[in-house]
Amino acid sequence: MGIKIKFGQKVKELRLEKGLSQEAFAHLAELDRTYISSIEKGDRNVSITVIEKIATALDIEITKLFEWKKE
Amino acid sequence: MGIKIKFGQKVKELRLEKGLSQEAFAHLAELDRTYISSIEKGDRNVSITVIEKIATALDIEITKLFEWKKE
DNA sequence: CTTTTGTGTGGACTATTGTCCGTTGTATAG
DNA sequence: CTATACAACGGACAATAGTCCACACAAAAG
Repeated sequence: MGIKIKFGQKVKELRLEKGLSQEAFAHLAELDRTYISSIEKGDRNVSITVIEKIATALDIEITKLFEWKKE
Repeated sequence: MGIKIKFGQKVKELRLEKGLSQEAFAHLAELDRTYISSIEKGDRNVSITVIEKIATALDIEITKLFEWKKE
């Protein structure tokens, strides 16, 4: 499975664990709500600064966003 | 320190551990030689697909690229 | 029924990524 | 001296990241 999809799923999973809506999360991360939506769907090639914003908003280490089972 | 600089330093560190030149590494990662140079200098906002290429070329987990001391 | 909350989607737009060309500088080696 | 290997750097460029708008749809709530 592609990395963009795996990353999107991870973001969604962690966002839901925090009980946040896409909108509330987008506000925390200082990103657009529709952008969050497309990231979670897996059709965004997110950059390192956005990754950092997401990790900060979720109050987690960046590495957590890349911990998933091998292919 | 900014995340782009920390990421660049990490890439350089891991590349040198493998004994690779920027050029040899660029070829392995299927990226441009000059692009690798600017990544290592820390003035590039690398995307997730490039991060994956780098990790694959270095034969490491993506998480390794984000393991550094907290600010 | 209407309103609200959460999410998906499309279009238009600017800023930036990532590619590819060539040149410069430095160090080592013959 | 010349040659070779490595890395910094610049310019030009197409592709795409990321922003912002509006609208569609479903579920739940009054």
